[in-house]
Amino acid sequence: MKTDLDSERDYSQQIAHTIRDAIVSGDLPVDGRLPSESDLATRFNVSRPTVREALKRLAAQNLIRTQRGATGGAFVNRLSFEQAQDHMVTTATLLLSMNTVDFETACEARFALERACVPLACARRTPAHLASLRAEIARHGTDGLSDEAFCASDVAFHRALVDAAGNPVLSWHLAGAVEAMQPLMNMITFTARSRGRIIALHDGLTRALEAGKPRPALAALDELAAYTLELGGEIRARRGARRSS
Amino acid sequence: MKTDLDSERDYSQQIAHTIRDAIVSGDLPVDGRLPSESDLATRFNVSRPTVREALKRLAAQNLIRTQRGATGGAFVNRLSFEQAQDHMVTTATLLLSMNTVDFETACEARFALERACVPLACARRTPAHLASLRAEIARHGTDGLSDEAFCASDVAFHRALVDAAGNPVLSWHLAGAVEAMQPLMNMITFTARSRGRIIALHDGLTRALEAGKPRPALAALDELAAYTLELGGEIRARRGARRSS
DNA sequence: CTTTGCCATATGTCAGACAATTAACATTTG
DNA sequence: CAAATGTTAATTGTCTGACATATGGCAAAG
Repeated sequence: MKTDLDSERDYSQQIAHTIRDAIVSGDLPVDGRLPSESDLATRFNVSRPTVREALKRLAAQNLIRTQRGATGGAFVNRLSFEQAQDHMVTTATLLLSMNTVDFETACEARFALERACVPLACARRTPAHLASLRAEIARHGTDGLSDEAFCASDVAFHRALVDAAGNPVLSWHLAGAVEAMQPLMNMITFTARSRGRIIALHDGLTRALEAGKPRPALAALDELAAYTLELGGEIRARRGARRSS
Repeated sequence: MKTDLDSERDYSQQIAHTIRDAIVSGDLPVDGRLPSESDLATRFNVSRPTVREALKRLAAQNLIRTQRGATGGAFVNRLSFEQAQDHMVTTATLLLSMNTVDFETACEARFALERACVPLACARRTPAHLASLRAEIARHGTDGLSDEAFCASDVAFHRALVDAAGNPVLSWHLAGAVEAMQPLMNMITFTARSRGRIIALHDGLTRALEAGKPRPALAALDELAAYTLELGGEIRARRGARRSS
């Protein structure tokens, strides 16, 4: 591991980068212990606070965990899909909210990705998957649900759909795409009629998955995509009208 | 913004979390300036090093940038797709390498996702997209290329394919999936014959995109997926043999 | 043998200081 | 007057040394 730093630039950043590379390259094994903060400070020829800043940077990326006490220290984390998903969802949400992505673009991406899951889900869905799909349908069919709760349940349905494909890598990648849409969806007001239609489409999709028939499942998903776009178009129209008034 | 901290737990983490929430919720606007480190230290009733650790955590997530000098400080970053992609690629790579994901699973996910791009790419590909696809084909058709260089060019081809769909959200999500495969692909030894076949399939795919015909494009992609799996199967067989010897 | 208390080690936090950078202001000079 | 130059204040980056806190291991007491 390189321990000589380029002056002129942020030490803690360079140190974090060096250690990160060592982790990514497998030089530091999972669950391996890093040298103590004082050791690192000596090696890199900086003070302990500087080392600590570097370690905090790595901790923020879930690359290491720290433990106090006699046998404590900083340990290389086994990055779990779960941890990484949280991070991904935050990032995806921020990207959508800060970059003024059209509803259309985000929606297109999301449904295109979900389409990719359908054939796999048809082949692999287990009774447990079908049960959680049905549970979410029942939940967002409940009377008197707020729009926000309806959205949350909708998102859960879509995540269940993705999970039904039985591929953890796929689930991880799509979690961001699906969850990040929630703030955008929350701007939609769902009438009883539109809720009914969505639920009917979810139901049709679930039946097709149960039957293991990709063709009608894709058709249902496409219809859902078209309808979501339509609803999204309405909110944009309303917003445009409000702005121009 | 809450400024009272739960004792018993890591201050810098709590502070980072508090500020992060303020950013995500839009409470702190993009390009807005955070209070100075001393200010934050006073508000949260902690010392400046502690505040700094919190800020470094946020900086590691690209949520803020810092600037020295009289009008300096910490500013809320407009998260760009580009910055977020780097991060995503690192995370995706680590996930694959640390969680002993089968080559098959990763491969399936990647090609399923790429399939989702094909119809869009057929409709939207520009001459520039086609040119970069062709450029990569030419590059990995070069004689005497190392396996690693061949892989890198292959990855670049696939990224170009994704970009041809003309949806930045999609590109962002798939960058991780595509790039993270590279270390796995690097374990494959490509013979002249297998390279030839891959190039032929890339060529066919590019022609189909140019013609705007999704059907043959998907067929080419599926064939590519099957062939990649086959090559991956070989390396697994070899590895198994070596382990049992 | 078990429990208790001490100790060494490591991270978490603090206080105060100095260095380096930068923009704005004041001053000098042509 | 205008331009170049020096000064100052604010802010981040870094260092030093210290104390607080958590935790495993070890030794002594019961």
